Amino acid sequence: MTAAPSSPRARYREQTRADIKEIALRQLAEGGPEAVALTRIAKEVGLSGPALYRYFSNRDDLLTSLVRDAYDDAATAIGHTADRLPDSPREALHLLAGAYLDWASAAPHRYLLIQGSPVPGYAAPPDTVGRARAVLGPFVKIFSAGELTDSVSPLAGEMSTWAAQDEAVAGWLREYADLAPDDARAGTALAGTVLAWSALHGTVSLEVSGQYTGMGHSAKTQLTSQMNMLADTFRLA
Amino acid sequence: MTAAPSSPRARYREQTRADIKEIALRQLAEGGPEAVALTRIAKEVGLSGPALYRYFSNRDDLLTSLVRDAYDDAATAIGHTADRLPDSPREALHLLAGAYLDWASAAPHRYLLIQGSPVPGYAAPPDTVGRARAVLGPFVKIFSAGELTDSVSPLAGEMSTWAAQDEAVAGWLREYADLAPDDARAGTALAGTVLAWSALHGTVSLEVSGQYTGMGHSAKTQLTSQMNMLADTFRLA
DNA sequence: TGTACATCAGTGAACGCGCGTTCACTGATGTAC
DNA sequence: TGTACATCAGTGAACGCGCGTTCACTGATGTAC
Repeated sequence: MTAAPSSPRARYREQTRADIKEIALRQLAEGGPEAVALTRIAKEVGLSGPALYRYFSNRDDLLTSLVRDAYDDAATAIGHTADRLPDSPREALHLLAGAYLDWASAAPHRYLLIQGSPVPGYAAPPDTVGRARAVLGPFVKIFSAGELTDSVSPLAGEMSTWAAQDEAVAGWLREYADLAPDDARAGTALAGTVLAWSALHGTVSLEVSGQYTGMGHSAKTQLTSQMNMLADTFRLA
Repeated sequence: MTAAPSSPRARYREQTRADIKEIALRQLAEGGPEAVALTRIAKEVGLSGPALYRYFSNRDDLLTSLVRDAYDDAATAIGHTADRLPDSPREALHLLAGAYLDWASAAPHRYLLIQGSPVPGYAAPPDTVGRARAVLGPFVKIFSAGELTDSVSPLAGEMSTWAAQDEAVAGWLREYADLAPDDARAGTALAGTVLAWSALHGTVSLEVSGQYTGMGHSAKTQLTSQMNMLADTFRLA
């Protein structure tokens, strides 16, 4: 990830920071964000409590670091899949959705940290919006090849108005799908993306929260159905 | 809700229990489940801490009470809509989905309590599964009038296997849609229901967690699109 | 209707716990000349 | 290469806080005869 620091001291520092985050992630996995406790991290990593303040200025700072890492990690995972997508947008959609589900299933606690209920008392840093968009970017490209049908046209309408007004979104459209904000396909692309996001989140979060336990179906099958429906609606080839 | 108790003492007791729950709900709304604290509740209700143990045997018991109430309340709200549905299954689906969204938006914290990330350290009582099914029951009926199409047939297949094996589900199908578990429509009905549930949860939870803040669309429009897609896929009239 | 007793609501003191965070400090590592 | 100084990692003691929960108790309300 980060470029290897030059001096030994800096390298050691990086290592300790990583150790701390690793234990914090384990606590996150075991008891949710509230269970991330500096006191216990210190004990596990073999330091005394106050020593952690050399590495993170406080608890929120540590949480923020975990949030950023999770977004970046998700974006990287999706990005890897996005780099080698087949020509068929329909197949591409299924592959992307699968990558999303796989990432979330492999690290449920990290998924819930960035996409679950907001952590009380914790305010996510403003740059998370940009990071979230990096995860969804590849979907924009796919749906820009879609066709607008009646079922989703009101949503697409709202979306294209948004694109015309919000510069950050315009940049996003340009970066991932080479679309101008006033392009007719912009609304379609955004509508498809937000629908895909919502479908993914619905399935993944119910699965990851254990709500599907005891039910006779796999999240994978369900996700396939949902992506089929989207591909049908947007007439993806 | 509960039948008015006879004796004055019992009535007073019911009232105090209700007061406690009301304050607990406010704390839930303000800081999530972790913020529900007996000590502070006692202070607000004008009692000393230990007095609460006359009303709830411990903190988990209070939380469980809130969970049950939330399910029942949701089921009642959905039930009211379900009682006067139009003949068209397509319109009925939109109305039900709207009722679901409305309930969740009106009480986001209660929605997250029963459908959000699991509360660490808290185990939901076993009867919540049944209560959750009461909320989704009306959807089963709607989709039992649906047609099975390619996009969702693998999911419906898994679902009908499940119905054949799980007696509780068989009972559920019978109660809400008058279907035998080996009826060909059982898989269709269940597949539609779980897809609707997932779509609802995706939209509602992203909305309720504030993830749509700053985006140029309404959850309502998005939900309409999703229900349109479902109605199309299941060929609802 | 009055009395004796049982039940129940509520209190104050106290418990142990883990938490985030500050502070003054020591000793090791790096840097400049 | 050696010395003087600055920087940095880490420590132990201590802080105040809010929490859930137990305990022995008091006083009010209900019940049986």
